[in-house]
Formats: sequence, structure tokens, C-alpha cells
Amino acid sequence: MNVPEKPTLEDLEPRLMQRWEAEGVYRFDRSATRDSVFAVDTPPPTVSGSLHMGHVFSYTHTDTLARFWRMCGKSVFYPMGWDDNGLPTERRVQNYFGVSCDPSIAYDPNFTPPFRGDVPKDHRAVAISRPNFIALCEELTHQDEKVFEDLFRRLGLSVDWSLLYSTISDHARKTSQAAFLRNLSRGEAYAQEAPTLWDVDFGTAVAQAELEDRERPGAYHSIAFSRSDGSGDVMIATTRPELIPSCVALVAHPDDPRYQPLFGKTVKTPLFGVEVPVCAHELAQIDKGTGIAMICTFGDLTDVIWWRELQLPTRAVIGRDGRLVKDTPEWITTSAGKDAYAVLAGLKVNQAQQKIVEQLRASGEMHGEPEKIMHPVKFYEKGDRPLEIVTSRQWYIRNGGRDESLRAALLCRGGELAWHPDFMQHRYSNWVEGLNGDWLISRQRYFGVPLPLWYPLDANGEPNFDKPLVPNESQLPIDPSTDVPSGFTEGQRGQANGFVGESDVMDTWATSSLTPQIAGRWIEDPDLFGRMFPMDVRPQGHDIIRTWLFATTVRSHFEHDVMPWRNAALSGWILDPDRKKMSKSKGNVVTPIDLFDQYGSDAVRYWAASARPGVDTAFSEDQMKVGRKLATKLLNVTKFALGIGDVDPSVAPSHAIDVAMLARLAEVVDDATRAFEGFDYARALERTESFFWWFCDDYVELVKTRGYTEGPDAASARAALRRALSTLQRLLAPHIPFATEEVWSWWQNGSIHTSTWPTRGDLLDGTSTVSDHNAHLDAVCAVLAVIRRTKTEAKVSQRAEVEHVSVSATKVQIDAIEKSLEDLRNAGAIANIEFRVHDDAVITANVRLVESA
RNA sequence: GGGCGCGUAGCUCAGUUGGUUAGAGCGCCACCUUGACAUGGUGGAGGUCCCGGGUUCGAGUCCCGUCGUGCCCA
Repeated sequence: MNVPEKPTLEDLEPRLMQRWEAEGVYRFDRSATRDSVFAVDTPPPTVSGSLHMGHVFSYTHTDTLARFWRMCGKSVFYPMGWDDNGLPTERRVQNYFGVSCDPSIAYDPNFTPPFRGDVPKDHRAVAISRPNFIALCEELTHQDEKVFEDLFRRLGLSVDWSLLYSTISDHARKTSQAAFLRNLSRGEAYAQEAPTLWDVDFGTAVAQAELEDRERPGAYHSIAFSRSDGSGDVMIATTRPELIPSCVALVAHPDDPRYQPLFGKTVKTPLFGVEVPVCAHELAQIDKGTGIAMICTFGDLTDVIWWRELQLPTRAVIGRDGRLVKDTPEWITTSAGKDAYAVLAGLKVNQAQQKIVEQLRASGEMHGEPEKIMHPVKFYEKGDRPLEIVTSRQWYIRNGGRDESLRAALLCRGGELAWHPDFMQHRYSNWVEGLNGDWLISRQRYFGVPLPLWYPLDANGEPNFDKPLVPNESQLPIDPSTDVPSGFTEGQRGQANGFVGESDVMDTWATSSLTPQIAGRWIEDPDLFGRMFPMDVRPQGHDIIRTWLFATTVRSHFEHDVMPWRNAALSGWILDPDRKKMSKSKGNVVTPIDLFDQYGSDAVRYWAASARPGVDTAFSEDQMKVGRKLATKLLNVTKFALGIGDVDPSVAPSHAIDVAMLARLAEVVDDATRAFEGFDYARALERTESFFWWFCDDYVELVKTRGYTEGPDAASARAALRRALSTLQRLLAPHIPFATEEVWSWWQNGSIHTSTWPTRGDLLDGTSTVSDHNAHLDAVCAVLAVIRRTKTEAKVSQRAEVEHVSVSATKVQIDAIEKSLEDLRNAGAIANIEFRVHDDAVITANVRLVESA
């Protein structure tokens, strides 16, 4: 036994972090079979960002669960991953090294970047190959990853760092490409030329899951279309008059009597004089504007639906650069129309809108002034210009958005998962039910996992997209911009009868949707994979149910025909004390490391672990102070219980109040265990903590004098203290791993984190039952409370002597108190005590203090 | 517009299938240096459980509605 003279929380963390690493306390046992494994699908944080309190918060929740199951005897598969694949890293690498990626350039094995930081302003980026770019990416992210790792270790995450992965590593690229090729071979992935949401600034297509609506000002323009038969005008209202040259039809609701006579007839577009049909479709809104709208290719997603369902022609005028195409479209045939278009050619959409409005005013085809409105506009979540819709060839993975039976199957999958909290399943169901297309996975970016494909070129040098050249899995990962398909040579790249590499990369979600497969080494180590998949829990934020959770489900459904996890634990947001979401731009972000220094990691964890699963939680340093108090108290009460005297391990507690206390603690163990099994770490903590404070404040005060004496009663008190202490330390270990490990080390061998989770059997072994232990404890403590109140009100010390106390209680209560009479007299400093029987369940007491001098 | 949360003490929250007099911590006030702990201890004040109906012997808890607030989707 080795109890320090003056216990302290200072500097516990570096010492214990080192010990855990050296002893491999959190190492996954590779020999464990699936039923004795608890596997966590850790969210890989984006490395180019920074870790904030939101990470500390949610990762702590997961860690408490991992620690609980580890103590229950599970081998815990708890990896960490770095998400270093994607746009944020791409931008950082460009700025830091002064380079840009060009997949058409060949790999240079001797390449060194022009700069490492401090790139001059006038420097023109050096174009480099994708493999060289990825190498720089790995170099830069490596620095950030070290900082992340230090912080997570300091937080006390019981991650097995030997399982670390990153999403741009060879291994992750191989896994991602292999999964894609398997999807392709089964027909779950396909390429298609189709209208696609397009971010002009990023120059890439985006998926439905990455959209967000933003309220933007706009204006309804009243525009006149003339009937082809000369019988007058049809007025429509549009917020996008610049799309008139791409108008392919007008549309009204089939039940709208105003327009029924027009269906099947044609009208001419203003300025351009293009003849277009008037169609009927249920999606036309009778009460919106004039009830008739123009269909353009493409102004919004409804246009796409109309275009598809009404089988209209494509007349696109907006290019991928966000400008109106330079050449006058072939469908504009009148000379006036050609003149009108010439004014617009090459302009950005907002400039084009201005110009076309001028022309419409001049021609009299716009009535009145534009009516200003606010309306939702679709944006890429990372973008800052409204998305356009352009037609392009893209790769998709089926997700039920175009297939009812697949959609139903994926909805069903949602029901196979235990959601914590359960109402989060609605988020999933709503999303799946609202899908309107398959998952677009190709991105016209450079840094990411390449689509592992080439296309043969025919005698004219034209690619045959229908017959992609596919590598073997054993060749993966490949980069089609530098690797060569089998049967070809590098010299045939881009040549007639040669080949060309696919230049697109996959969306980052297409790789991070495979975190179970990446972490579990699905391709390379099927034995390991079989020991951890399907995983036990996916912890994540509720904001990415539609992306990460759903995408992972889709991949697993196709590849393994199973839900990838049994549980999903959704964490809430961190709010600042004003209930606003914390974010860097609001300047209300606190750095985790400062808080660790100030309060200790355990205290910060305590704050996190106090929040119910899934509930948004205010950032609170007050809670951290409480956590620090708890940890300090644990040190002190441990010092007391271990220092009060020796214990014969063969002696079981025998004194009634000792056994009653242990019985009460046994209930806490049951409760905490049930709570943890239901993923409710907060309830487990709350029950443990509230017992712990009662134990320190009342039970320890009652028995301490007896414990200092000798004889069987003293032995009972000491034995009970030890049993309670061992249990409490272990109950608290998942929440405050540093302080509990420290106190455990004073009197036990091995790490507390690989000890066994406490049971009621540990506590009550060899004791004889006390009837109604809670009533017993409550009766004794009620009398103690009255005595304390009397002393406080008399403004005397709690040690002041009580000359006489008269207790009125029921017969049963009096029996209980009499069994603990010596403890009560000691704790209250009571000289004389007498009892009166009454029928009221409420105990009353009259206390007379010794007159002080 | 649809879906899902939340509304309990000044603040942050708990309240498990309905069950005596609604709890905790922080903050506040008063007191106490006692042999584990002043990084402490003891006690106190403080609530119309958002509002209105309903079910029930009994509602903070279940049902309906209103208001406020937040998130997701359209």
C-alpha cells in the first residue's frame, strides 16, 4: 500500500498516459472472437480543422462506453482515424507549398516543393502530379495529426493507437477503390449523363446530401409569352428571367381551368421567339404567381422532374463556368433572337439577368417592376454561390432515390439499428423517404481517392465510356492518371486505340462511408474483420445522419447485406452559455487544452459525461469545477479509508449499518450497469455520484470513530469501507479515468481499467441481509440531519456537544437507530438520547446543546 | 408547409413503467478551521413544473390544443 501524504491531481495525466501506453492497457485482443468484442466505429475528425469542445464532448461519451465494456470483459476494438482526404486539405496544401494538382502531369519521384510555408504573394502555383500532391498532403497532415493525437491522449481516450488509420492512406484508397469496383460489378454503381447540381466556384458536381437551402433575396419578374396563334399573351412569373433562352415549355396544373384550353398548344418565348409547348403537370402550383411557369433546362430541381417526365428537349445555356455559353444556341433562329442573345453571351448569370431585364423592358414583354421576395436557394454546404444545374457525365451509387424496393430495404435497415436516443431514427427515415435521386459520388477535384478506371479510345481517339477498363483488386490502389491498365503501355495514353484515365475523384463520403471496412482491414485481413464486424456502435453527430450514417449503411447493405452496427449513439451540440452554437466565427470557442491545464482532464470529462445522450449542452466551466471537486474528494476519501487501519480480507462486514450501506451501493451498481448497457453513461454517472456524496457526507462520518477502534465492529466498518471504495472507484473509472487509476494504484495491482466491473456479489459476499436497508439508513441520517441543523442554527461547530436529544419515530425506525446508536452518538457528539414511539413516518427530534462557556 | 426535440428554483439540468410534502449541482445567504479533505464541512432561502382542456381515486409524468424555443427536411 502506497498512499501519498498529500494527494494531488496535479500532473496525473502525463504519468498515467505513459503508463497506459507502456502496458498496452487499451490494446485490442486480436484473438478475441466476435461475441467477446465491443467494436467502436470512431468518427475520424477532419485533420485540417482544429479540435474543439464539441470533439471533447462527444468523444468522451464514446470513451465512457468503451471503458465500461472493457471492464465487463470485452476486448474493445476502438480505433482512431484521421479524415485527411478532401477539400480542406487540398486548399491547405496548395497554400502551404505553393503548388496545384494537375492529374495529367506524370509523377516525379524526385519532386521537392518550392516552399514549405511562407509562400510569396506573387508566386504562381507549380502544377504537380496527383501522386506528388498526395505525398505533400500526407506530409502536412502528419503535423496536424500529431497535435490531434496528443489532445485525445490527454483527454484520456482509451483508443488503441495501433489501430490508427487515415482516409488518404494507401490502405484506405485501396479499400475505397475495391468497394467501388465491387459496386460496379454488381451494377450498384453506374455512370450517367444527367442534369447535375454544380458548384461554379469549386468546379464540381455535388450530391443531394451536401445541399442546403439559404434564404436569399430575389424578385418575381412578370413576363409575357405570346400565343403562337396570335390570340394574346400568357403571363408567367419567374425569378430567373436570364433562363428564358433555355425555356423548353410552360407548365400549369392539369386541374387549372385558366390554362386547360392552352394545353397542347404552343407559345413563343419573349425576345427569342422560340416556340414551346404548354404542358400539364401536378407539380405546377395553382396558387403560385400566375399559376403557370416556364420550364428551363435547368433552373431548379423541379425543372429536372418536368423535363424528364414530360420528355422535353435539353436547351442548356449555362456552362460549367457559370456563364452563358458564347455561341448562340442553334434553337434560336430568328434574327431578333440572335441579336438578343448576342448581348448575353459569355456573361455571368447575374449580369445576364440585368441585361435581359433591360431588353424585356424595352420590348414591353416585362410587365411592371420586379417584385422583391426572399426565397430559399440551393447552395453547396461549403460554397458561397447558388448552385447551377448542368448536364454532365457522373458516377452514381444507388441509394433508393430512384428505386422503391431499395428505398424500402434501406428504411428497414434503419429499424435494425438501436438508436440512442431513439427519436433520432426519424431523422434517418425522413431523409431516406425524401431522396430524389441516386448518390452522386464523382467530383471534379484532384485530391481524393481516384475512381479506379480507364476508358479505351477508339480509332478516332474517342473514349468508350460504356466499356471502362478495370484493374484487379490486387493492383489497388491505383491512380489512373499515372498507372496504366493491363495490356497497355504508358505511350498509349491519350492516343487513338489507346486509353485515357478517368480524371474524377470520389466524394469524401464515398471513402468515409467505409470506416468499418477501413478500420477492420476488410480487404487485407478478413480474419480481423470477422472479429469486429458488424460493429457495436457508431457514435456521431446528428447533423451527419443523412451523410455519414446513411452512406455507411448503403455500402454495408450492398457489400455485406447487414447493418454495419448494432447501435448508433448520436451526440448533441455544444452551446455557449447564451445557448448559441459554439463556432469559430462567433469567437466564443474555448481551447480544450487550456481547460485541461486549468481543471484537469477528468474535470472536463465529467462535464461531458454529465450530459444526457443526444442533448444539446451548454458549455459550463462550473460543471468542470464540480468534476474537479469529485476527483479531489475521491483522492481524499480513499486516503482516509485506506489509512484507517488494516483489514483482514477474510472478515465480512457484519454491522447492520455497514451491510445496509453496501446493499444501497449494490442497487447503485445495478442501476449504473443497466444505464451503461443502454448507452446512458450520464445516468450511470449521476447515480454513482449521488451515492458517492452521501457516502462521504453521512456514512463515513457515522462510522469513522468506530473504524479507528479495535475489535469486530471496527473490522466490519473497515471491511465495508474497503468494499465500497473498490466499487466506487470502478464505477467512476469510465468517467474520470485519471483520478480513479491514481487511487487504485495506491492499493491494487494492475490498471483499474482492465479490472472487472463491480457486481452486487462483490459487495454483499458473506454478509447477512438487512431488512429494508434504505429505511434503516434514512432513519439514522434523518436524526443526524436534525442535529446538524440545530448546531448550524445555533452557530456552533459541528463538533459541539449535544447534551440531550429526544427522537420521535416509529417502532421500526427506532429499532434501526438503536442498532447504529454508537455511530450516531459519535457522529453527533451526543451525550444522551431517548426515544418516543409515534405513528408518523416523519422523524422528529428535539435537541439540547451543551451550554457553551 | 412536413417531421422531431425542448419548456421544472436566478443558472444548468434530473425526475425510470402515473403514487405521499417535486430533487441535485452551481450561484446566493449564514455559520463552522472537526483527527481524509478549506481544492473543505454544515445548514438556509428560493418553484403556479409555459398556458388551457381531458383521462384518472391521483398528472411534472399520459392524451388533445395553444404559445414560446431549437433542430432536421421541403
